[in-house]
Amino acid sequence: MPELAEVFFNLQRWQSARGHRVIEVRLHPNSRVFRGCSVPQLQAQLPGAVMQTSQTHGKQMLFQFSGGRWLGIHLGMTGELVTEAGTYPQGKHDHLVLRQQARTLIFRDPRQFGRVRFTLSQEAPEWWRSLPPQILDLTFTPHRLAQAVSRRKKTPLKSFLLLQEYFPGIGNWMADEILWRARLSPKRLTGSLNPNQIRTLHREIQKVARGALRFIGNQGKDPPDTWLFNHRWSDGGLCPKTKKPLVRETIGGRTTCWSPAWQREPRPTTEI
DNA sequence: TCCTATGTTGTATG
DNA sequence: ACATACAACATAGG
Repeated sequence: MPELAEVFFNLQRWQSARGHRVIEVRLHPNSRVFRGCSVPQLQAQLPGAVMQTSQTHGKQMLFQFSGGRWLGIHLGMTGELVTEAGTYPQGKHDHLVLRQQARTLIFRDPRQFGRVRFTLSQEAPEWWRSLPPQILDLTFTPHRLAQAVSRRKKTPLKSFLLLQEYFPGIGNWMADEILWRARLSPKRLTGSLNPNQIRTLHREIQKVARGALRFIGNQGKDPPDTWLFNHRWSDGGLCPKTKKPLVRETIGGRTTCWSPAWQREPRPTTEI
């Protein structure tokens, strides 16, 4: 479920907790989601802490609590945040449960690819401060994209867009949506892009991110049928542009949906 | 039973 | 040192 906009949507699900105190922590201490995290410290420090702010950065979430307590959450592949009124019994996949006076906050993740971090410090934790610029940040420019391209010339566009060090928040469906709109084959190597195509790619990255945040992030509903989004999930879908069958195949180790008649291969270089 | 899944990371290889 | 490819992680659902 969670890419840029879904992560933002999940963050909102804990919105009502802000300004309120945690009175009890329940967790599955041996869950994989706590890898690299001190469970005893988390258990000792969160009770009594008031949630003050919450924010997302790409697929990362950070919750600031009183007293310099920071809770980081990554949803992985199947993670979600849930709020239930009053008390709520801890379920099998509810790895972290924070009870407040009027509500219970739940981090649920069946596959445990998600991750919880806890930091005690005045400043935001180092891992958060060193995240790359967001793709909707003013500093994410076509020039920066061109720099990334020059470092990853032999990477297929599909794999390239999934690199979080350059495109925090882009995931499998966003990458397919961006390439479909930019009319670029996911199999192309980044080194085959001309300057104009790099500008197009930059523009579509930002348009998909903005649109996803508007529809999914804020309204919690799917994008319109003019997007690839609603046609990509199973075999038999038709390209909204060409009305021809979409192709689903593994590219760069991930299932990729694309429209071969619409998304161009590089123009063959002239034989010598 | 077998295959798939909106993600990241460690490891091997070039 | 850097770029690239891929198995592994744990679980549910078709």
